[in-house]
Amino acid sequence: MKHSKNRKDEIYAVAAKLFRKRGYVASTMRDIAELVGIEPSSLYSHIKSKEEILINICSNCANEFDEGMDVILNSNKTNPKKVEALVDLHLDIAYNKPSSVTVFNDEWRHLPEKDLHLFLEKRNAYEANFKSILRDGMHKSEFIEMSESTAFHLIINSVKWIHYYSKKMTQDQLELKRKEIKYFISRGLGLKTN
Amino acid sequence: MKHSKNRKDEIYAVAAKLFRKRGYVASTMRDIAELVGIEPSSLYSHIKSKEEILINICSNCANEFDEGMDVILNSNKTNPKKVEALVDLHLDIAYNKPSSVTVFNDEWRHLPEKDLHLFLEKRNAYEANFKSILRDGMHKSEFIEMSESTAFHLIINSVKWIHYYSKKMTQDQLELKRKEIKYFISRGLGLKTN
DNA sequence: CCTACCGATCGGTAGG
DNA sequence: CCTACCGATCGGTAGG
Repeated sequence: MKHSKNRKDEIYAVAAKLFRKRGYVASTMRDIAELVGIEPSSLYSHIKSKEEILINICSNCANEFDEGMDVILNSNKTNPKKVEALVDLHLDIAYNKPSSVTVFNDEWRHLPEKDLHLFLEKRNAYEANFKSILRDGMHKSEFIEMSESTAFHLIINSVKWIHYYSKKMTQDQLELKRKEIKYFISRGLGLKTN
Repeated sequence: MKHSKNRKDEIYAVAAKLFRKRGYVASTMRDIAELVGIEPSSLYSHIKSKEEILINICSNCANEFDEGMDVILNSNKTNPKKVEALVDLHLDIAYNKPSSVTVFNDEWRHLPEKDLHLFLEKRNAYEANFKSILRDGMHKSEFIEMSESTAFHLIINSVKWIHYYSKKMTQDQLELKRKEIKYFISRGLGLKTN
């Protein structure tokens, strides 16, 4: 059991790396097996299917974002501070789990229909929460007035490239990027402070 | 011959749309054939291979960016105006050819080795040109001082989501987004004007 | 542009 | 965890 659990984790980790590098569809069970060091059919002693791997990577990642969002929503931070915390959330996950995040960002469309549906629902809810912070901040003149949707995409995409580079980045280099990204977003949103 | 040319264009257009929707690897020649309305094997009267389609989409798109970059580099605009022109370039291509741009952005890694090598070289050259404008602008204090690399990624990713939505967007809606994106970037780069 | 077809490779199963 | 194997599907070719 313990051994099997380790194997399972290993399979997931190897698969996430491979999916990140080649994409989900182009990654084969034979590739994964070879990287793990077992025969392809042996994978099925630990996992149910290739799709199951994708489903788990995506839903684990979604949960991490959701939990972060919950903490931030329930905090008594100002809206600018909430946005800053969201940037931190994205950067930390991207730095600590670059493979999972890349799969989450780029491979979700290959989820089977039911999971895809759930995924998109969760993603829409996350986006709605993010926008509610932006909207509230604009109403209170904490941010410059602009389209919530545009602001959302601008902020999220200011952060959405780190995971491609985080494997080549030290913690110190990340912190430098973090500051620059935050300043850029703060100025972009029209904050005088910081 | 004329008929054949139209068919070829049609195949490329259909393939680009499908690659955008499903990804290159998950799109089959049978899918493309069905959308065109011919038998799968008939595709090969007009094209050489599936890879050839990807190669052409990517290189056409790369050329469009390169030509835009050349015009901007050889203009006598100020650096902020050059950045603004680059933003326009990206937005216009994203709006007018959303399928090609998506394939160019997300599917290039499936290029065969030689073409992949060429692609990455071109992409690096483009990035170097982009950064040279940023560097020059920082030296002249037209922009706030920051890492060229970070600035590059922040600007490019402020624009790199439009192509996912441009099919649902009218020209007027694009122009609104364009303004907001430009303001955001201008403020992010520390420009007082605009 | 079609009919007919092929070798390669895929995800996955049976049985131990 | 392995050996042996399978049906489905892939990109592509031969020949007309």
